[in-house]
Amino acid sequence: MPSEKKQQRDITGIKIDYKKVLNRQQFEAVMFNGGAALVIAGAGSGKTRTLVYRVARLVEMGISPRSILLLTFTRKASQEMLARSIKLLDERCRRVSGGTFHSFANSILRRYSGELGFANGFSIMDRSDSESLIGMLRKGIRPASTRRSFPTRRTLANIFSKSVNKCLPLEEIIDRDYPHFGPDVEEIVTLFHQYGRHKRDHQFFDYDDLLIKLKTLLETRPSICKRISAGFEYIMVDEYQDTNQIQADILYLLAGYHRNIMAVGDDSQSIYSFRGASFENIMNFPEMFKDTRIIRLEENYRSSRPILELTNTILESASRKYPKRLFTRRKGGDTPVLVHATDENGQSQFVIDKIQEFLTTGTPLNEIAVLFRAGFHSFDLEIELGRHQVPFVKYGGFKFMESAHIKDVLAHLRVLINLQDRISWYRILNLVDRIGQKTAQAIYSTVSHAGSLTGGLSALTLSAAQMKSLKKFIDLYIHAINSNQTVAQMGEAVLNYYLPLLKKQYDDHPKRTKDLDQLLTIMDRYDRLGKFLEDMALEPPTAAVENNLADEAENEHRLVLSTVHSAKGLEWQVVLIIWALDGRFPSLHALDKEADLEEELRLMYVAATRAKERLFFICPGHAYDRASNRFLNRPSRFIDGMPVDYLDRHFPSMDDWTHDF
DNA sequence: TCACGGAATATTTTT
DNA sequence: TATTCCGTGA
Repeated sequence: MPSEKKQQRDITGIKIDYKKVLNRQQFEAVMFNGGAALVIAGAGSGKTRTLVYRVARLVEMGISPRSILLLTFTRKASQEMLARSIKLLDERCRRVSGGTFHSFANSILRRYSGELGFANGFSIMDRSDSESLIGMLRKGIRPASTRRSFPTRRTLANIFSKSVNKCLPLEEIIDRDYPHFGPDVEEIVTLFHQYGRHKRDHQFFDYDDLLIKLKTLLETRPSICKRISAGFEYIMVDEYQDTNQIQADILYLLAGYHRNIMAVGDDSQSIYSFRGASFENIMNFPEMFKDTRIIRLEENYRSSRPILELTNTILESASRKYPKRLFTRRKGGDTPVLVHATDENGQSQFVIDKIQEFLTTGTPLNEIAVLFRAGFHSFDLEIELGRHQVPFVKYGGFKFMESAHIKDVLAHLRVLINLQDRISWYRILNLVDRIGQKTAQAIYSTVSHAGSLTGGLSALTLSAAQMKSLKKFIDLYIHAINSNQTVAQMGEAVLNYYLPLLKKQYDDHPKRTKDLDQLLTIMDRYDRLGKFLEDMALEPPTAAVENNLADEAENEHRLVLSTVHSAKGLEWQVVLIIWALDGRFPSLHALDKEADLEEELRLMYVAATRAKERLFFICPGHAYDRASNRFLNRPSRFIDGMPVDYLDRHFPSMDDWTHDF
């Protein structure tokens, strides 16, 4: 190996003793020098740690931090990794280029926007913006005539996004995943075109556009591609199993110049295929880059031996994967348990009893997590937790950014940046008394035509009552646009206007007001409104609605409730997986298709591998599913029939009669 | 055309 | 739980 010598030379004067703190495979990955490498990192195998050390190592070798690119799937992940490498080495690591694919795409596209023909820049639409726009267009296509169910805007957004991310025509997506909408193909295609046209006309990019445009830029402009590619000497990608085809293409182009690329991931934890992520990516990586070195991290540092044995067994039934079997040096530990509860409420009771038991034996609340397949599976439990005064945070499900009051406030700010922002205008105007759909439409079209609010309004004949209702908003708008205010001041002005409306509309306004105060403190950190809105779309705060953001620090003493998706990468001493019922987990929607079922299996694997010491599956005895008119009464097929050596069974309601559980 | 209330509905969703 | 949908009356 020609690089051996180079390594030797570079290592002199180095302050971290990598060999001592890393295991052999981790060490190999960290020291890997040049070329393509694929690191298959099993659950709990120290993947993040390996990346952190590799960043430090490259910087220590004298590679310019800026030319190291670390792509992750969340901003939090990249911030965390960089923070850790700063701590490990020094401040130089702060300048490492890092971020999500989307934020990376955004910054490149802004840099080259002139050459790309959108000189005025662009606004980013988040998921709910896309859905609103699609919803608007949908009304135009099918005006209330519901002779047959037409896909909802949410479904449409899914279809569109899948088609884009998988680089497949709409027809094929519908045919394969939504055959019941077959008769609607024509309308769906028309809608897709309208959606695309509207985005173009109004200079909006949705998430998928960011990737598409970046890929197009790199593909069609070789000189730009070369310049960008030359700027990144080393590229690392985390969670590679959840990238999609476009992202793989982008990587290929980005790595074109130096060809130093390391992808890290675990095919067994690929759980985002419904979004177009293709776990084939990780299987194909060695074909994309010739002479890929494959490094496997198989020593598990997280889970007790019985938990690891169970999760290994769960995974055995997966059909296509890189062969691996995680091992641990740990000894002892408790066998995971499948608990048969009477019904949903029995399940909640069991969880609460268990939590209280753990609390009395000294396990802190924040070391316990309850995981579930879908956001609403925890509703009953949430009520019971409230009743028993157990504090909790919930991740997954409705997001802070998706709640109506946050979107309302942002809409008021967004029209200041982009007067053509139709979705935001409708939203704002609908809040005004005496103005509904029709009037909002009229106002929007004249305003966007005239290019100014006042100009547009003067061209309209509105009733005196309507004008009176609008007055306050017009004042706000003029005030905001004409004066030199800071971002936070604009936010305050909007709140002054909006809070009375909020109080009128929602009974729970105190909670919502608190959210909005949080939003203000976030705004305070920005000096450009455009940048603030951009970040809110690209890197929104993560916790679910009911938690307010500043509480992050207080979360230490809270139980975690989370969807399995949002629990990825995290770990707890005690994990309780509720609704381990066939038809809930795996979801009924996944039962017909092999590939979907396999993803459910991986999802169960991800859930179970979060546990360090104790693992419980809880299965309510029966549940009726209205949508399919089916009774569910068997434990999840992924664990049902598991030998008792691996999985204990308990029937708490019966145990109550006999002995203490 | 707008406002309101009650009913129905919900997979998962790092961007 | 939160939002959206739909029908009704003003």
